[in-house]
Amino acid sequence: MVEDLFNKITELAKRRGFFWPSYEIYGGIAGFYDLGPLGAYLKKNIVELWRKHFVLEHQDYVVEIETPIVGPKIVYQASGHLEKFTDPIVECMKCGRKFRADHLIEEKLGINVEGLSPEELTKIIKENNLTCPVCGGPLSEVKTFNLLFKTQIGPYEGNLGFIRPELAQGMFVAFKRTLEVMRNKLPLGIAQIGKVGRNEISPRQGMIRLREFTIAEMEYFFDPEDEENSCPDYNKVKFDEIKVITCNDKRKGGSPQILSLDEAVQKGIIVHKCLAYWMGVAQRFVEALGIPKSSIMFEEKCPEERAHYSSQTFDQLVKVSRWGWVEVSGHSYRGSYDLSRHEKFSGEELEVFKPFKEPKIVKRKKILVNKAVIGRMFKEKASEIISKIQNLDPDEIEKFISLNKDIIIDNLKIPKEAIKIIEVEEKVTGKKFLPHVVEPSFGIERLIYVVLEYSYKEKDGRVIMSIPRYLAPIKVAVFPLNESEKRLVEKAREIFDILKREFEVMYDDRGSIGRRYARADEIGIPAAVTVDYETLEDNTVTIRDRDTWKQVRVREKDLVDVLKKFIYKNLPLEDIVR
RNA sequence: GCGGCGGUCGUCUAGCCUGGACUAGGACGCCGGCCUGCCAAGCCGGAGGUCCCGGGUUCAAAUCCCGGCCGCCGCACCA
Repeated sequence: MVEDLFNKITELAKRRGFFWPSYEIYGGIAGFYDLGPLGAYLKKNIVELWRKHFVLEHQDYVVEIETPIVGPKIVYQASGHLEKFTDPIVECMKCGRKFRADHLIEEKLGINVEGLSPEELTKIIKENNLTCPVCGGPLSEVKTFNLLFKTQIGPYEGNLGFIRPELAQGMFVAFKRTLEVMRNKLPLGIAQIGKVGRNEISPRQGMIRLREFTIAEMEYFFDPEDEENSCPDYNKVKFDEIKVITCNDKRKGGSPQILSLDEAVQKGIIVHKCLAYWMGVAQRFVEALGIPKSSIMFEEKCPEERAHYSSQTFDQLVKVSRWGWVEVSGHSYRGSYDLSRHEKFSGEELEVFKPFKEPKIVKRKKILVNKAVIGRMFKEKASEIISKIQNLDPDEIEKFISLNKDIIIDNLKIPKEAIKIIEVEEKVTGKKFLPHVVEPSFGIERLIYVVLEYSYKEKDGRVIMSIPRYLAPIKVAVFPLNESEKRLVEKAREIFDILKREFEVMYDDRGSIGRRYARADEIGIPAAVTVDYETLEDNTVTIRDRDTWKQVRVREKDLVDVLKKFIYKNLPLEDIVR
């Protein structure tokens, strides 16, 4: 650590109001941070930029929804979080190390203890006198630890609720209706921005690892068999280059490679082009936050590192001064896992019907049951038996018949003449299937931190936050050149009032003009408008560029227009006034 | 959760080892006044501190001891 940027950012953030630890007056609670006035604006701007890249640019097939933070138990049973997110843990009473109880038993005794309760695991450990594998000390009772925050819905204690650990389940649960509202068209991206909670064991690293944080995420639903239309804008990003390290490379100690997204898809490094597409969009978004491409990389997670729902995951990493590469987004191929689970747990059919361009004629074998024969033979049991026969596999039955074997149902012999296999032609107008899902998911607080870190500059012992202009929490500062000159102050306040309606603006007339520029630079205000004596004569003001310190003089009536071009179009001041 | 280091005005810190003269000092910031014709200028005045919290030792604790909380680092953990 040459210069500790993390400390500098943390100190600045507290002092000027970007962020600080929550519940400070009570000593703070690890893993929770407040956003201050500047942080709240910065977050809003980052979220808005995300929305622009992921939602607005894809408005024809991406929508945004909002779902609750608290969900009932069954949702997290379906999602697998309750089961997979809970670990049975034993602690060594001597050295304090913690172990997975099930792993420990399986390793030492070679028996499978999957699905046993903590009490049963404790019993096994006691009976076999298992001790700490590191120091040999005695082991505690088995406890479970689950990263889900638990709560209670309503006054009934049994009615458990959980705080969502990701946004995804909200979109999956609301998928059916959202699709209906969007007139049943695929592909469909359902985006959401919101808070999630994860009860981390020991959160640290400031804004990087929190117990409660904001995610901007999209579940992108598509037809895995429709290669052509699954990803309509793929061509726009396919030549974008990414730096990527695969799981294999990691295992072999290899290094990242640079290649285009399309090459990565062709070579099978990225399993699906839809996954690749949103990785491309994600990288462009991070670049727009002011992160140079050289500080961005994708890392494939190895199977043991992946979440239970994912068949391939890439993390997008950004290099930060203190911890090296830090994950800012996750890109998972979730397949149809989640929808199939919710189908099972809710009993709702979540399949999508997709009509073929032309109906297909399909030949199909069908079981024909002679109901008269069955009815006469089995009387009141007949209808049950008929439905059971019809649920059998026609090919199987055909085999039985050709082999002259008996068909037995519920211990009853079905006469062969009652069953006939015929081939029918059916008109199929479309297919039903569970869409597949790719998921880009961003942690917004981490983005706030990396934006600040990459904006941090020092010049002549002063701090300048070169936050990209369109992201800056406050866009314009307005100063009278001299606070003791009433006419200047009045004029400056007048201009402040006009600019207020268009931008986030700060008015400041305390101290010398240089000090005010410095204060503005430190919180990343890109433009400073100064009212001077010339203003009083000809209604012109100067605009100073935070980064170059150059000034241009513009007419007051052009001010809003010039500032808009400077801030939102990112043009140099000299070019705008020319 | 274990181990290491740390926690003092808004911020950064001095003091802690060696307990008492500490009414806890400084710098920057902040507020008020003067000054100020473009990059943290100067002068004057002011506000601001549960010395992280609790307990103990002592005549006496910011200072020593114990416990807790919080922060960072390492281990473990982190779908």
